[in-house]
Amino acid sequence: MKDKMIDRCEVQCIHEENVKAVQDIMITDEIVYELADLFKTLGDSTRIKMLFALMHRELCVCDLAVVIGATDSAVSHQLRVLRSQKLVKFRREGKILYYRLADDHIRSLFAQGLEHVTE
Amino acid sequence: MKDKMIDRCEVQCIHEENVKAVQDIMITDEIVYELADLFKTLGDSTRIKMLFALMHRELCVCDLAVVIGATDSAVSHQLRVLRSQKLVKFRREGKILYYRLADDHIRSLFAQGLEHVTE
DNA sequence: ATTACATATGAACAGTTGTTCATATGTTTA
DNA sequence: TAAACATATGAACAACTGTTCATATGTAAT
Repeated sequence: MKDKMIDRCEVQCIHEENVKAVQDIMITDEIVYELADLFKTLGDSTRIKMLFALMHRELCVCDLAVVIGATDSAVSHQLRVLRSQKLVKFRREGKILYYRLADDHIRSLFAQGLEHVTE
Repeated sequence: MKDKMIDRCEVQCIHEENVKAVQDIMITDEIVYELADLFKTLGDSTRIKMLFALMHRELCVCDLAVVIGATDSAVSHQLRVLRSQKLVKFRREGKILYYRLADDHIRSLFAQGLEHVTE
């Protein structure tokens, strides 16, 4: 330990105390990745439209496709992504699947996002 | 107008009233893209770490690089992305640039995101 | 059972994104 | 003015992502 002083190029512009302070409270890598994945999922216009539509009422796959102007297939692929992030749930009625938002976090995230974007 | 009834394959499973209701309140394409870009920016682990670090105090580029374990160059590239989304600001002191969060929206977005992720 | 239909899935392809490496810019100190 | 240094930028490349098209699954009606 304490090997960082031996035989090294001198540090350049590092403010030791700032670096240490931030490292102490830094979020774990696991949470970083989960957060990044969540936001990555929200970072696509097709999925934004889908979630926005589902904020107002539950919809079946092909209604969703018509509403946002995309293929059934594309929507289905994206629904899988949204399911994997636990952003949507569905119920079955005959051969039709009705999707809805999984919880209210998305509403809050959208609200905050809109505030930033339409400042 | 009203040309949709002529010479078309019959619609398949569309619930007209649901589709119309949602189309009426659908967000504009412009806002969809801006929202998507915002979340896209938040959807990268390097940028998440950078923003999380900056939530706690302002930092110069190379401190930021050390804290998150990345190259100065990589950090600089990402700072440009964050600036373009108005997520960070900076002040100059000599040759050093100190970056900080642009406003408090990011805090709220992180808080909401964390709630979803660590439910 | 067979057909129709709503949805899901896999492969493939184009477009996008993040990092690296080399180099440029601009500020400070000698 | 020259050298040192903090940061920025451009090009190039690998990795990832979203769509399409073809096909599969599973449910309902005939």
